[in-house]
Amino acid sequence: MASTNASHMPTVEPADSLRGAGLRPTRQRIAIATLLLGGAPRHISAEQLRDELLSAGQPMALATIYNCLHQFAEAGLLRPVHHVGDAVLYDTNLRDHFHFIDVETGELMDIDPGSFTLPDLPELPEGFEAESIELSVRLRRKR
Amino acid sequence: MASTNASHMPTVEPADSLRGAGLRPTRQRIAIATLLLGGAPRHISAEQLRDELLSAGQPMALATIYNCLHQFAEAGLLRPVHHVGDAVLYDTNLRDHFHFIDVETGELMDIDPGSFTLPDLPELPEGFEAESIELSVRLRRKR
DNA sequence: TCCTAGTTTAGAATCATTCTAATTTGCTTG
DNA sequence: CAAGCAAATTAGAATGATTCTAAACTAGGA
Repeated sequence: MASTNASHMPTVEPADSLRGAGLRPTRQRIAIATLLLGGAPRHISAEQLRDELLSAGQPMALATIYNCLHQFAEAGLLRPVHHVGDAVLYDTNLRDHFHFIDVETGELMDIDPGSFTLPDLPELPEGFEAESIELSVRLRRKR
Repeated sequence: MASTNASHMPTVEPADSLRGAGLRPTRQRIAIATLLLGGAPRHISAEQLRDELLSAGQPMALATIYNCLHQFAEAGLLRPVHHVGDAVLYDTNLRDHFHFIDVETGELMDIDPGSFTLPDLPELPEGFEAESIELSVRLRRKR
């Protein structure tokens, strides 16, 4: 028998995503993977994640949360978004897409990838390779 | 006679740029305008600016520097760039253009605007207007 | 010259993030 | 299953950029 998992949940086991990414499936990483991976696309900060983990009965040191977010990002399970005010947000949507930012609230909204395609990039500086491209349209509420 | 300014410096007086932007030309704002406005394009952080002001014999409280940078940005004399690691950088280049970022050093390089044109943006969310668009290509040194 | 609003200031406070050093845990081996 | 070790986790301190506070100045008009 495979697991205690019943028939209603066809997604990959979090522990398997982790192993597949080369991360040891610890209790903490499994809790984070369960909250973030394979669900609806969302943007989350370390602090928000801590709150959710607490609500989920999995309180965890902030340092651990930062560690895990970095590892998940490094492993390609999450995508860091740097454009926002103070905190880095982590995007569970891994497909190419860009963001609107409400500069007043810091809230992020996905730009529908169908509505916008980036042209070819110019040549990169000698000796560098592109790690990622971030494009954000900073929005202000009309008065 | 206009001023003590000799013939070799046709640029606008910093005090005039400031007045034109609706900012009272204080000693501090003039010192910053003198360093940043009308020179070669560059990217500078608050801390770097403080160092330069110190070297220029115009030491100044960091709070003042932050205040002025915000006011200059608000007035359109500088352009804040948010994509970088920790600190906000201020760009003296006001024309539309985007950046390469060396993720290891945080260094910013302009993307030649001639080599890259952004397509039309998708429709903005209801009730918002675009304040600015930031696009950055995050670069990593090849190994 | 006087007055007042607008500025500047030092230093404290804040906030996100990283670091430290010690403890705990997952996994492998015997 | 017990032992051992590297990898993870932890609490709390440390850092660094930025903002706040409340008091002291200053530009520019009356």
